[in-house]
Amino acid sequence: MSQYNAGQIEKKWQQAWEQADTFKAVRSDDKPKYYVLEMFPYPSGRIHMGHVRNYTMGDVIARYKISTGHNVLHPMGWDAFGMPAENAAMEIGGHPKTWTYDNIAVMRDQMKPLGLSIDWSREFATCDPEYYGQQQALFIDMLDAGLIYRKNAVVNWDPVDMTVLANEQVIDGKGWRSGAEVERRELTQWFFKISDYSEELLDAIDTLDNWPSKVKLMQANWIGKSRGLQFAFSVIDGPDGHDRVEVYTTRPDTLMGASFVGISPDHPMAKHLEKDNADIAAFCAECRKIGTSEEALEKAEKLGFDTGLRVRHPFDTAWELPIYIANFILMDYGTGAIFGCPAHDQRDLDFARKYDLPVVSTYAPAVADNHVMPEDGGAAYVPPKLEKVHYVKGFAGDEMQTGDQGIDTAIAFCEANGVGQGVTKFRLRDWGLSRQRYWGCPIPVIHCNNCGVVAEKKENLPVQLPDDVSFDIPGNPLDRHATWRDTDCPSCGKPAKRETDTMDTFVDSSWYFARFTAPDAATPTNMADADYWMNVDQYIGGVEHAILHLLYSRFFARAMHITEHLPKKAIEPFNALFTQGMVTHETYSTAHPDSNDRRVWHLPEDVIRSDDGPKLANGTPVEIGPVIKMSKSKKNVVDPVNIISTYGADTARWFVLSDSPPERDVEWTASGAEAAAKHLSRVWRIASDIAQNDAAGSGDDDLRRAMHKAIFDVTQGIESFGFNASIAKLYAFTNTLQKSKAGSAAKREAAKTLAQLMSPMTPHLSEEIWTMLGGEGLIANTPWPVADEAMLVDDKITLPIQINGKRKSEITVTKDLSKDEVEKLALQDKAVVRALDGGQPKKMIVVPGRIINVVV
RNA sequence: GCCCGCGUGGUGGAAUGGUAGACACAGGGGACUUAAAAUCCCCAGGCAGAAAUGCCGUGCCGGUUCGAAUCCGGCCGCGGGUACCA
Repeated sequence: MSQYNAGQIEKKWQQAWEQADTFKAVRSDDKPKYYVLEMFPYPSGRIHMGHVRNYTMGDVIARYKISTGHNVLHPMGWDAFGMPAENAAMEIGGHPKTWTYDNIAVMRDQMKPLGLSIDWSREFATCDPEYYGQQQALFIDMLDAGLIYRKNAVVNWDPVDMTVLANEQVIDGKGWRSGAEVERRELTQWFFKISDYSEELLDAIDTLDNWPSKVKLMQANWIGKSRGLQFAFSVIDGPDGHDRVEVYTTRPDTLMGASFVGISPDHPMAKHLEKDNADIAAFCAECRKIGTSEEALEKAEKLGFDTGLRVRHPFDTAWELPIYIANFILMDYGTGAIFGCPAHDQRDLDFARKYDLPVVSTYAPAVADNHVMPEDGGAAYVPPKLEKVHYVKGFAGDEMQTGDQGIDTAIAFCEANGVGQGVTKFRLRDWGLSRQRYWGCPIPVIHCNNCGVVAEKKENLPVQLPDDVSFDIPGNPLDRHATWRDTDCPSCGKPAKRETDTMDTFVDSSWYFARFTAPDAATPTNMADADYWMNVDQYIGGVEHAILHLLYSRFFARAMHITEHLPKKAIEPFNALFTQGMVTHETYSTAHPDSNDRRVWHLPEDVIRSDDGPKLANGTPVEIGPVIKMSKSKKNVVDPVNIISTYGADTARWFVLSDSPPERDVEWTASGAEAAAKHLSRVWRIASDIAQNDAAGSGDDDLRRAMHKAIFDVTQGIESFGFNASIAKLYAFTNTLQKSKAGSAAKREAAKTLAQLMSPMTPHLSEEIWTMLGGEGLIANTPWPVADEAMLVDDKITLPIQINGKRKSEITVTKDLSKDEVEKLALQDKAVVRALDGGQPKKMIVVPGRIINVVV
């Protein structure tokens, strides 16, 4: 007898699908459409298990939806611009374009053997001029619509490499390559006005019914709507033009506990002061070395510098507060200035203790307990805003109020007394899209001495990246590419210069889903196609994109609607979102030759396990680090190609879907793939036996019941993204089928159903079995089996009996036995009789069909 | 720091207010075999016990409930995001 040969059958069926155009997405009115999309990959060089997991999940949905009668759109593309291509060019030479397209070719070749139901005719890369040219057209339309503007913003500047660094390239305040201390530098940059849509993006979260609530919560917190008071302190003898400091606070109820005013080192007043004061200049320079990331700013030691200036408290002109320049205050949020109330904010309290500033509580716990007040050395008192507290220095006398009420009272009081006004602010900042890099979509504008900033004419799009660039000198090669940079003004025709900044790669990924609906259109989208295929019915990707990518896409869809590139219904482009867990792996590192703090990372395949610990081939001992998301930079990646070539794609697919629930992280371990392969061979063997035998048997009806139960359970698993649960049920049904003594006809029917139920996960094996058992046509086009409800119900059920909430026994009763009868039977159970010991139960809980609990 | 998750046997996990450990992996025992591989069958949370059975048990502490892995409060640990990694 022959054997299961994955390599042979997988190639055969992939060809069959291709010949039949099985996965080509077609518009037609006779079927409902279904658009399933997985977040497209960055072409890093090789596919990894995270890709296999992500795309297999999408494939299960896509294949299932085809078999339930949908026109399915399931495309694939490449998020192809970005820093790694430039880094590779600098490190190993070559050109980012070559590196990227080579990587794409390799990864496509690695992906195709997975047998994914992708319509490859729609494939594109974001670095294709056909794609980014349309993105430039979108930019021009959005600029015209007033959705884009320019302003100054800070970047990380490496003074040695003379280049702008990404946040991840700043390590402990130093440039990753040069090791130089990073400075903050201001540049004029392009911005999307996403903050104009703060309220709408926040409110619309409520309409995203099929998004995970954790993602919705993260987005809501990120947008960060807050209500507060904005007012000005008057500065005593303030320098020219700085006689007031505008502050914003979300806790105006603590105003009577204010102790200092803090301003950002980037605040105009700080900049004014540092001009004439070397100490202030030195302090601000020190602050600017922290870099631009919120994380670095917040984690840095909180430092302040007393400017010597004082402000008057708005409600007590004799009360003076010092102005500190403080390194933890962000110029981008609120007004870049705050007042600190140490009693009710731990950060302010730490600051006050460090600089010996007063601590005054404005409220205390409602019920006097053992709470140590902050003025007596306790921690800052920060109760939830909905908890009632006792205001001792509030704005409504000696009262018990919640924090929220206290804030309302404070705002009303301040407004009535002419001290500022209540305002609503959002944390969300405008989206800066300028990048001082080569490998991105050129921003299609021209700087003209006559006309100012002018958009390129659409007929001149795409503004193509020049190929003749080199990366031997740090910085953006576009800046020094004279023949590319120098051009004529589209408006007046005089000599002018191109913008040399390129776009943030988040722009590329903010509309690719729309482009897939008409990838060859001469305009960014084609309305008829967008109208038919949008929205994405199921979007699948990593939770690491919960905020930025998804929020930017939501904004971009609105902007594309305003500029008439998407229909109204598509302003929320993703009807359902599923965030898969990440594939994680241990990390392996050895000490860096130059520095004890830095590590050199190693691939799992380069680490040899031995009795005296893990080492490299040359014997260097390896330190095992934490289990984290597989990433190229930490090298903790596993190559799925080996698994596919050894066991076949179906095994790899089956393995990544089994065991771990899809939303949870899965730690990759080498064991398990073999087990999956064994199971698939077993299924093949069982089917092959059934195909060759023809005999009567017994228990046909039991097998049919098990089959219908399996149809029901597996379908439910797929519908609810419980692929691991579906697979567990498939194991169980396979065991039942193998042990069944039923006749050939019933077994054949069961095995064909098994093949169908497995087909979204193991499509090649399923086609093979389907054909082996005489199934007609491709299983990929065969309608999904439907469970017969009548076969699902058992007439007898087993009820557990608890005594005081602990399971002690069980009884089997007919399904519709009355509650009284169940109670009677339960009281005769010997465990219950023993527990009662002749007495009466205190209480009896009978939940029909569920459980019996006897309280004794 | 802040925001969001997660934590269950040796391992991956099941159970989302109602029988904790389904289904697998690794392990142990057995059948088949000259032998091995493959395959098939059985065992398997911990402690005690010959067994029946009893007690303990879902990161830790406390609460709500007839009943909590599940809900609430407080900790601890790990992971993701933190606006120029994608």
